[in-house]
Amino acid sequence: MSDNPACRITGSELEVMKLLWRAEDALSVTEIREKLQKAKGWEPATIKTLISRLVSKGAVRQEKRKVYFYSPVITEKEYSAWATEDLIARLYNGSARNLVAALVHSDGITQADLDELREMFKVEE
Amino acid sequence: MSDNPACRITGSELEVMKLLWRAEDALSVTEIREKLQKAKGWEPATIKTLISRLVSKGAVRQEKRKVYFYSPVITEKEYSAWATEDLIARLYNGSARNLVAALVHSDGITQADLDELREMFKVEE
DNA sequence: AAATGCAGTTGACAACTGTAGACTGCCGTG
DNA sequence: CACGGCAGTCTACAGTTGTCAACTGCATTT
Repeated sequence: MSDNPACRITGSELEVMKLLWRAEDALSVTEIREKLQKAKGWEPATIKTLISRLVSKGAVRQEKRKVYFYSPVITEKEYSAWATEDLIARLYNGSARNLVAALVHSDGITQADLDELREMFKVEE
Repeated sequence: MSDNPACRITGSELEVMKLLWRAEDALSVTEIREKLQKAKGWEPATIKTLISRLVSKGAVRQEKRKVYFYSPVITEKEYSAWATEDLIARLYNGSARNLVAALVHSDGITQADLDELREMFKVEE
């Protein structure tokens, strides 16, 4: 999976993916452009480049209607799982437990979060 | 912190950082080279480049003895925390809780891990 | 049918990354 | 003291990433 080019989604490309992931149906360039042009201040050309690169990487499928419509090939869950595993491998010695331990001792997590996590662990037996 | 160039450590550079983080004292190029040449199959020139770039980024300090000795400016903890926050911001909607929830439902985590985590949460009250 | 607009494609370009060679000067050894 | 080795610095070069412009052809409008 790590050698899958679809996993090498970059920062800017990720913004496009998020849009596609959250869309009900496949989107046209126009629809993608409308969202991102405002939100990110990107020129249409930039957005078209990102879409092309995602198609090349196999992260996005294009489907011919009148005009191409784009939809994600990999799911957000898959990508997130891969990126998380990658982080764990690189920085937490391959142990998800180490990551969670670090989180619990960091200030990136609130008391309310901790409470919810505790609940989660009770349920998840 | 995210705008700190010291946080933009790349994959290859990270290997050097790990060595420095695990070292008791500052290391010379020779010492770094000895470890990484075998482990990674890198040429001395490559290793020297990585060290230079890390110094430029302010991630590593060089200290003149007979020869320069190198030691990390940022700790592994700091870097890991930053990289983790970054992941959470990008993929988990800024919520550490979402990340942990994903981990718990993934197969990147074993039952034994879960048990340990549960223990951790009991203690961490 | 001519004009307008925009998707799709190609090219571009600077910054960053992975990887490495070349040169220069110092330091230790013979 | 001459020499060999290697740290430190500079240069290089291909691939990736962030950004975007230009062109081309279809489709919708007038």
